[in-house]
Amino acid sequence: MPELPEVETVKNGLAPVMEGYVFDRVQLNRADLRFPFGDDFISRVQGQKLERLSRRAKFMMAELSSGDRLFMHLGMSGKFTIDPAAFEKHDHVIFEMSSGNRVVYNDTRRFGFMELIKPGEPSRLDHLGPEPLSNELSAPVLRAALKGKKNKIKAALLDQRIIAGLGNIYVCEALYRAKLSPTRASGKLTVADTELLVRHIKDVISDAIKAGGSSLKDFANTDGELGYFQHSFDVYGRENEPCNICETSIHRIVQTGRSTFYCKACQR
DNA sequence: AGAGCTACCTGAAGGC
DNA sequence: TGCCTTCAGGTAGCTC
Repeated sequence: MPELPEVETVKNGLAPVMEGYVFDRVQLNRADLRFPFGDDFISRVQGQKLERLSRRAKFMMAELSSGDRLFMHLGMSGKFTIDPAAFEKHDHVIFEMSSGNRVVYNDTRRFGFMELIKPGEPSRLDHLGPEPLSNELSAPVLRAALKGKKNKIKAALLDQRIIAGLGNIYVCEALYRAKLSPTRASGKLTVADTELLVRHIKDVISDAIKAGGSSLKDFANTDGELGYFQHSFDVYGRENEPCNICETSIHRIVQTGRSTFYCKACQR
């Protein structure tokens, strides 16, 4: 279920027990998540030092001392726990770090994956669009990326090549804040629309990261579980509840197979 | 080429 | 109680 803010929070929670430490032992409880781990996964990770842990879009990236990069994606249901008290169903990967901590990856639906990439090798990150919080995302950049597109703005914002890291929740929330209907043609946004949208995308993402950090308190709850925290959403999951601005009932429609929540009165 | 559909997988919730 | 359907915050790969 994680989008960019959740992945950022997980990365910040894992860094203190992983960054600068060696993978003393790697345990795989099955041969694959979404993709097979590969026969050499354990031998390429075990004994390596994790030099740096970072995030790009919804991916976490661990740079190993060998030069390999370990990409980790949480899919829909992936979560990490540090030093869990007991073994849980769907605990698929266990990293024993030289920090003395056990880092456990649990993923019910197994849409997540881990993948090792050699230096210079192509990866799934190669075609990602700009990070929402970076200066690379600006109104002119978004406008250029949307130029000539025939789809709806909701679908365009979920396209990781346009902006990297937005998911269903934060696209709904950003469109609400920008007062733009999710059914608008993406290629026809005005300059003013695009400026508003970019500003609210950045705001909603940075608000969520702040909320994650503060509500998780040192980025881990009492069970050491990372990746879930409570948000208050204006529209997401609020079908038939009143709009916080005008009290009109929040509407739910399905676009490209996913739920979209919006206020028909406020969003035009 | 681009847009949209389906697949992948498990579990929770709701209707009957 | 159980059975069935629908839904879930992800991306990849197929079809048209």
